Amino acid sequence: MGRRVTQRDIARMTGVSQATVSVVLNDRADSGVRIAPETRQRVLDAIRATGYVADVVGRRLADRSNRILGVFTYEPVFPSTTADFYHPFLVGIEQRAEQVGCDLLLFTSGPHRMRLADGCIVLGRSIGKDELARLVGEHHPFVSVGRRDAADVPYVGADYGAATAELVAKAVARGHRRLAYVGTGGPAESHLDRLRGFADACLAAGVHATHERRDVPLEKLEDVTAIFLEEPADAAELIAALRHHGREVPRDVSVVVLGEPTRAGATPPPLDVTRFRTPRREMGWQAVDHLVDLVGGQPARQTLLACELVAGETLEQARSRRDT
Amino acid sequence: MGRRVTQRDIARMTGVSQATVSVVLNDRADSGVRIAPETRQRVLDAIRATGYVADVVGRRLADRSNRILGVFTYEPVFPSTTADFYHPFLVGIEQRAEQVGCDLLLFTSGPHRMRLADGCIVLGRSIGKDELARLVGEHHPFVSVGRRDAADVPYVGADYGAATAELVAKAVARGHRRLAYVGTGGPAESHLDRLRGFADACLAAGVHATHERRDVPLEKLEDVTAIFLEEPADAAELIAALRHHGREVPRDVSVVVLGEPTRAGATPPPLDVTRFRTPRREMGWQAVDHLVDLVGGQPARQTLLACELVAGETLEQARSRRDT
DNA sequence: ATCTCGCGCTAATGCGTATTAGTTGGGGAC
DNA sequence: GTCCCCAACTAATACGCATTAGCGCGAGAT
Repeated sequence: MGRRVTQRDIARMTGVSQATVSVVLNDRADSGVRIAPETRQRVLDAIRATGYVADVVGRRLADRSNRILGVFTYEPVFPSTTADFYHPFLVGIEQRAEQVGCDLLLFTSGPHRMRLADGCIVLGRSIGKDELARLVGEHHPFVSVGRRDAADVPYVGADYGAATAELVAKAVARGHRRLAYVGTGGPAESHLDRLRGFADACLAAGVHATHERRDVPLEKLEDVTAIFLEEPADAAELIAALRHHGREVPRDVSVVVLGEPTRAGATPPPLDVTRFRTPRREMGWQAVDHLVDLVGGQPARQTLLACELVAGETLEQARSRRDT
Repeated sequence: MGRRVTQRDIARMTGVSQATVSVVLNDRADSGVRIAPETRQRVLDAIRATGYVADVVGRRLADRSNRILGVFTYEPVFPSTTADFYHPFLVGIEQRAEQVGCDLLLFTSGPHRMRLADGCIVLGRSIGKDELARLVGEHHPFVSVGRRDAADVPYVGADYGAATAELVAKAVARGHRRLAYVGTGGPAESHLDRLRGFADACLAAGVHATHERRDVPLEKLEDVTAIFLEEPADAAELIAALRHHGREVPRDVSVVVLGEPTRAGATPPPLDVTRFRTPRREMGWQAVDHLVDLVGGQPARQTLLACELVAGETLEQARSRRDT
């Protein structure tokens, strides 16, 4: 099985120098090097005939772009739930990459080889500070999908804070005065943003707000008329538990889900739940755009995209629990 | 904000040569080069101090492989049904690629740049003969996921023929004597294999077999007691249509599905359908193994993996239609 | 005193590409 | 005939690393 074809091979075949092949390939009219049309054609023919494609590695070493964008995640992509979670991002990334003429390099095990690509997109709900620092330290262009707390990290995120605040406002407008946030509230930025959006909006509206872990005993939520659930996958379970506890959703208590359940979650919620939708495809899209700009020397940006609200049927007029 | 640290930098800092740094780094006891313990220590200290990490690009250039495997599909990966179809293959490919230390290059638009990778994996239900010929003509290692009719194409496929034949045998054992295959029967190899497995098994068993398009009027199937459905996504619709036509499944007619419905199909079948399961993950796995062998100079192979039968509840004892 | 040997290291080379300075040959101007 | 210029290339170099032939040197052998 022969070696792969190199520019030298093409050069020998056509009786020119390797440099000429390189020039023809990159078609640099401005470089001050001129090639006779017929020579150029001979070279192009040979390239066609051999199926030659510039070697990625050589090209990168000589420090040119190879139109490859890297992608890696800080969490496994497969196991069950996350697969469906990541997929829309990847779809967006792939679509946009095709449009800008780039191929995607999926790093199967972390970022050590990130320099093989012109730039990288990193995914992951939560990335440690030290890890982010290492990425920045690489001095290689990258864009995070999802907001990161560290300064100077370019990202395209979803505005979970604003979306959560809007839902709080809707709840307040429907008469709710005692609200609870159920979930970790951290350490991932996406959870921090939700909790902060919740807390700020409640404060601004002057309503009572509490924060509980997801395993909170339902007794502690008896005063609450609207529950804001951080983890969409828990929706079905929460609603069932509430019912089992004698509280019907949305009759006795409203439930707002801060995100969208992925289909992989074995049990889809029985109701069309009030929630919002993370614009995952769009985020992937914009991340690619951003990265391409970055590779092209433009300055880093930090972008938040709005989440679309889904009215659903689990946020209703508040009733005092005495009414039941 | 300086350049990256290189071996030359380390070398200058410690007063040795770049080659020495390389040797210390790779710690090759067998290379015939010996380094005094204290020198080695000085170098290691400098490496520690600077946080040096070998540049992947330089490293790959020196050993002439880039540990990149390409992947491309001949059909779009996203739109609806196919997404869920391809995903398990990709999962298998990615898992195995990580284990063998390769990254994956996702070609966003066809194979023209396939030489960027050490070798490629190609996916697609159906690939034209000419296209296959071009791939072979590239003289660049590749493995197809799915059997291909063209000679000399290395592949890892699923043994649809055997699986279909087994199901025919089960039907015959349950007294079915008039069987129909509903579907295109081509031109994709996977469909050809199913149809051939069906036809051969029916012939061997001496039972009556017909082949109908998927839009066949149900009247034409009135004599048939067992329907073999090529396209799993159509299962729900077929069962509903049969019922609407006065024939209950499996009471009046058995339905065997030649594959597994993907979740994306809006309407999952109402019954646990008798079918088989394509070992998609496993196929991805083995395709990577095969490709790595190929890149390593080993000969091409053609492999078929068995499909797992799922008993289900839609293949029942045959009743003459007069019984109803 | 010379030879040998092995240790510890370096110089040199190659990998495939992009870039730039420089070279060659031929034709036109004077 | 000489000078100059320009089109059309090529030679050389750099990129970061791995590999290998070989060099210098001191110690032990003869």
